[in-house]
This record gives sequence, structure tokens and C-alpha cells, in this order.
Amino acid sequence: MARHLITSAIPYINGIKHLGNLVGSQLPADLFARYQRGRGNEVLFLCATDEHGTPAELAAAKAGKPVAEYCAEMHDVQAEIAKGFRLSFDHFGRSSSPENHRLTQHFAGQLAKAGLIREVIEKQMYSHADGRFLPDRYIEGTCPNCGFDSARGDQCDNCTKQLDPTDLINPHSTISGSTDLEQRETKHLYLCQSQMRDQLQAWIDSKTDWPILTTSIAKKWLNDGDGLQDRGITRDLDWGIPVKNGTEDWPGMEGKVFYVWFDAPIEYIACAQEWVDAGKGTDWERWWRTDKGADDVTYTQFMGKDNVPFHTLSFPATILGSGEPWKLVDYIKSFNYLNYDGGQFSTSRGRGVFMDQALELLPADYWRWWLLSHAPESSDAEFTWENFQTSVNKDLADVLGNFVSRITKFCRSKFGETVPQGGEYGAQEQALIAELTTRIRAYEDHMQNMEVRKSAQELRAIWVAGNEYLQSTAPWSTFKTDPAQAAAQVRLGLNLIRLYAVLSAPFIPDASAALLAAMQTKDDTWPDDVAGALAALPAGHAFTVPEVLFAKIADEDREDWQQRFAGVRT
RNA sequence: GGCGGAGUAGCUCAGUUGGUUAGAGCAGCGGAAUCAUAAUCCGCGUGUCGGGGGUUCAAGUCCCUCCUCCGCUACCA
Repeated sequence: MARHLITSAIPYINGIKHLGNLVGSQLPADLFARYQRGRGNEVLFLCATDEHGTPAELAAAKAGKPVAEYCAEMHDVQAEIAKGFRLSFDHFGRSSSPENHRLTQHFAGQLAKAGLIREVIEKQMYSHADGRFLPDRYIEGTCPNCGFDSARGDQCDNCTKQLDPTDLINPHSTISGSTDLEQRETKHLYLCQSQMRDQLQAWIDSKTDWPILTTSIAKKWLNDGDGLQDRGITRDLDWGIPVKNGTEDWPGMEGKVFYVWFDAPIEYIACAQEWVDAGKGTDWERWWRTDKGADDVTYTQFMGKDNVPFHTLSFPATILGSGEPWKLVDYIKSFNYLNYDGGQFSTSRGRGVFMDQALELLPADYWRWWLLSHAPESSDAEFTWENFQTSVNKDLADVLGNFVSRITKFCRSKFGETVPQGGEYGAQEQALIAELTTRIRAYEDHMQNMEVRKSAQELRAIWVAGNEYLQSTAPWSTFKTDPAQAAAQVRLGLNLIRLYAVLSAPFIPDASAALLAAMQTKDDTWPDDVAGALAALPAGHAFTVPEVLFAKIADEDREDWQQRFAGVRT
């Protein structure tokens, strides 16, 4: 039995995520996790909230709450929504957990021991009015190059020139608007990634099966300019993991915390510890330590393309640099962006559909199906309400839902709510079994390779095959001349429902569960043998006609939603 | 500016190492069927494969060049 460690990029804490965030990491990760479980493999699927950094502090301040309290609340909100989307995390952790504090400090200590940490005294902008150091992009002013008056301290959005906050004319804090800024010296720790460049390069070069999107981004950072640069891993903030050298204090670093991008990936590991500490598991090291059983684990990460540099370089540098036998990622599946109706989803501007709102409109399966069948794999993709409505109505209501309706209701009217007896499977049935076998093997290949759209396409074709079978055998017509033959056809149709439930579960878990319940079976074994799987429900087995599986989205609803979500989130 | 991704049917997208008349779903048109959520099934494609040039017996696919859109560009996360 294969063992799969699966992580989704951890969503940031400062608000509810939109559908673009969902389809970029959590949802495809869930698809893969559910599939691997369905195949009988052992899976540990982890996700968490990413809670540190300046935006979290500011969001908490805006909400008028202490940051720890704010994060705790938002974690629960995000956990609840994840549950609503049926994201099957084995544990949904927090990067602010005590486990992550200890582990992050441990890694820093190991890196220091290996000579991979150096102290750098640098100058940072301090805002007296805000009482804090400000990241460059939180300072705006007039661009010295083009005169644009809202240039950020790191780069001018207008002329794209790279800037330093001190270059700006009339610099001010974007938080308070204050111009009372001062350059202060401050000491920070840098991770000496440059020393590990060759090692990282060799590792990336060995990953010939990774998506081009993933490796090209990594190679760019490795080779751009002077090559991979050392990176600051500490910040002057209150909220975060206090800088320590293992369990010891770090002289000169009092009051400082680790940079959020240093501790966030380490949470992948700490999350496994949280999973054990929460009583859900007993041994996290067999998933993460290659000296303790993780050697035969396949580790897959899912993320949006903006996360790639940290997962291909910074985090591996941390792991390799520690000198300890931690599990490295085996495959990185990265996604492009989902756009919304001609523009970008925007958390700050409230544009698009957010996860909580989506669940208020429709059950999770609708969203899961559309998002996954349109996942932005090869390029950016676009959500439009028209496309959403037609896809969901056609695929889920007409092709799958109606198939279930027509066969169960026909059976009820002619044979009652019991799998009918009589007749035998003939040439047409064998042809269907052959087609399904071919298609299911193709579906498995696509799922294994995380080809999300192709998987959805194949699954849909499998649903269509059922309708084609019914259409060509026409049991309603057979029944008039040869009731026994009709019984055999209906028996096969009913068995198809169970088969579809099993195959479809990774995409639409609720509908799948409803189908199994209607067929009154708990048999959800994967159809390695299709003919066998289509005999799982024997003659005489009782079932019930399920409620309409997917109600259609009406034009009025679509128009209403289209208007409601066109503007700003209220 | 640099790097990367994308540009294929009205729409959303497939097209593996260059190889017979470039494909699928949706929409549209025609038909069959009447079990079913007015659902299903079958048939129907004259596309400058973004423009131009080149290599080749052969180019959507390889090379050059130009155009357009998107992302990243190291202190947002």
C-alpha cells in the first residue's frame, strides 16, 4: 500500500479566501487525497492557517482585536468553511501553534550550527505614528523616476522601476498616512541560501517530471543576476515566533520574530505533530523523517504559482541545511490563476465570489465540480456565471443526475424498489464493460498524474456512457416484449449508479454519499474489475429512489448572482 | 527592461518525440426516443492554429522576428 503525504499551501489568516485561492491549492489537493484514499492507499493530508506577518497584525487592528484572538477566530472561520467545502484534511493546523514555535526555533538552531545563518545590520523604515517598522511596500510616495504619486517603496506600479523607500519623494505610511518616518538600524538573521545554490540546483535539475511552470520559476531564481540570494528570515514584529537558537536565547535578537515565510512551510511538519497531539494520529515521524519510515512516502505539494519560489528553494534550503533527515517534496503541482468575469478576483477590493458566499448560494459539489473541471492548469482560467450555470446544469443535473433519476424511477414503476431478477448480460453489456474499463483506466492515469481537467473530462465521459447504454438498449421498450431482458438492463443501470458514486467521490463527495445511501450499500471499493463492480448489487437488493441529486440553476438566480457579485463585497 | 506562461471553432479548452482529410465539451441546426430533472441519444465543423519569414518531402508542433494578454521580478503573503 502506497503512502501519500499531501499538503496544500496554507491560506493566509487575514480574511476569507475567494474561489481562486480555493482552486489553486486546497481543492485539487483534496481531490488527490480523496482519490488516493479511494484506491486504498494511506494518506496524510495536511493544511493550516498561515497566521504571522504584518497583514495579520493590521487586520487584527482593523477588527479592533488582539492579534492572537483575531487569528484564533479567523482560524475557526476558515476551518468551518473548509468543512463546508468537504476539504478532507486529516488536520487543519495553525502556524502559530506551540509545535511550530518549537520546530521553527529548532530549524533556526540547526541552520546556525551548520553555519548557514549570518547576522546583518540593515536600515529599515520606522514609523513613529504607527509604532512599528514598515515593510517597503507599506510606504508610498512619489516616484523619483516617473512622478507617479502612489509609488510603493519596493517598486513603482506605474513605471515598474525597482525602488528603495528612501528614493521616494514625500514618503508616507500607507497605514496611518503619517510622514513621520525614520530610517533606523536593525539587526536581522539571513539564511545563506547562496551557499546552497549548487545543491538546490542539482536537486531541481533532477526533477525532470515536474511541471515546467514549477521548475522554470525555480531556475529563474537560481540563475537570475548573481544567482540565489541570501534571505532575511527575521522581522521586527510583535506577533510571530520569537527568534531563538533552538531552545536557547539568541543574543541581540530579543523582541524579534521569524519571518512568516520561514515558519509557514515548517508548519507542514509541525501540523503533523499537531495531528498527533490532537489525538488523531500516533506517529508523525514516519511521515516526515526518512530515518523513521518516511523513505517510502510520496510527498506532493499543491500551490498557486506565486508560492513556487518558497517551496522550491527557501523551504528545501531550510530542510537540507538542517543536516537532518527530513522528507523533501517529491512533486510540486502548481496552478495558474482563476480570473473572475473579465478581471481578477481581489480580496482587498472584494471582487468575485468568496468561499463563505459560495456555500450560501449552492452546495459544495456544484463549486467543486466546476472549479476542478476548469482548474487553471496550463494557463489562467476564467469564471463566468454563464459558463458556471451551463456547465453545472449540463454535467451534474442532465448527464449524471438525470441518469440516476431515469433508471431508478423506471425500475420503481416496473419492478419496484428492488434490483430486479432475470435475464442475462449480453453483447451490449460486454461492450459497455469494455468501454468503461478503458475509460476508468484512463481516469486513474489522469488522477495519478494530477491532470485535473482531463480527469474531470474522463469522468464525465463515463457518466455519458451510462446514458448511451440506456438509450441504445431502451429497457422501457424491451420491457414490452421481454421483461426478463429489461430486468437485466435495469440491474446493470442500477449497478452503474453505485459505480459512479465510487468513481465520482473525489470530485463530488456529497452526491456520491447520497447515491450510496440511496442504493443502500456501503460498498465503495474501487472498481479494479469493472464486470465485478457491476455485479455488486445482486438481484433482490433493495434501494430507494433518491431525491433530485442536482437541482438546476435557474436563469433568474444566475442573473441575480451576477449582479450581486459584480461590485464590492459588503 | 529581464524571466516565465498563454494566443487553436461563436464560448471553454485538448493536441504526446513534426506525419494520413486539426479534435472534445458547450452553444447552434436536423433527426430518434418518450424511462427521466423539457432531461437523453444520434448526425452536422469552409477554423488565415495571433501576424510575417525560415528549415523540411511534410510545421499547430522546430528556428527567427513582430504583436497581444497574464504572472513573477527577491521587504505582501
